[in-house]
Amino acid sequence: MLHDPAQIDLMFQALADPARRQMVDRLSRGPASVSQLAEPLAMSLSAVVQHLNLLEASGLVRTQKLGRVRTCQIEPKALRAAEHWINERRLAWERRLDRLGDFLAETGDDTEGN
Amino acid sequence: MLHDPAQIDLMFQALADPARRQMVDRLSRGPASVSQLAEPLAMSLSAVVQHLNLLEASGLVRTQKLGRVRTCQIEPKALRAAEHWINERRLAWERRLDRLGDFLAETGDDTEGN
DNA sequence: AAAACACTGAAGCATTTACTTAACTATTGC
DNA sequence: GCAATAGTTAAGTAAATGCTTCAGTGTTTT
Repeated sequence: MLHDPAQIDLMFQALADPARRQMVDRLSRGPASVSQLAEPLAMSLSAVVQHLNLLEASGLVRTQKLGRVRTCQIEPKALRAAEHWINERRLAWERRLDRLGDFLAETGDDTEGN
Repeated sequence: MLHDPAQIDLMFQALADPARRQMVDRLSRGPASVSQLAEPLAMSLSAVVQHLNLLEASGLVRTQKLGRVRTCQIEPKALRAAEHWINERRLAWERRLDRLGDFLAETGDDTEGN
């Protein structure tokens, strides 16, 4: 479910906005209500709710409503999925460089086959 | 330079688009020319160049032109910076959970402050 | 019961984004 | 030199995004 391309797309899209990253940052220090999330942001509560809905749709944030207050938390599994996507590509690149280095060392060749 | 918020913003914005992620994915398997990057994508060369320029501005991709062909490579440092941003937030959250768990175990309390 | 609080949803609007096409500039091969 | 190749740039456009305001809905507090 978390490695599904559509979900990955929603996550990166969610992380693309500075206000949403600021919300994630705030939530990384502990749960918060919608108003608490909104407080440091220079925009209406309504705008914050819209951002929050995207964050929730992406899976990065989970919320639950008790009475009139919606409490938000980070979903670490989702963060890990985004991290993983990047990590895989970086490692693929670095492994390739390593193999290339080994090859050049073994053959004493100094050309690259690209 | 890489942890500068403006650069982080450009990176996440760059990663938000599926076509650009596909290009990064392709480049993780090795360097490629603009046309090679364009080949699997259902859009004009021109559109690909525009995506590529964003990727380069974000620092995720480095390019160099030799003759008439522009060769593109991944910049692993930049990928690492994006990875790092996510990782820091996730770890902050998980450390907080750990501390909370320790506290509850020590006091024998079974309520959680959420 | 009335007022304050914590959101929520819809409509509208300005900007940004992701393209397209078309005209153009260098290289390279014949 | 001429044509093909590889990429670049500009202008235009349709759709998506990030807001705003305003009019709600439930939930506490007094």
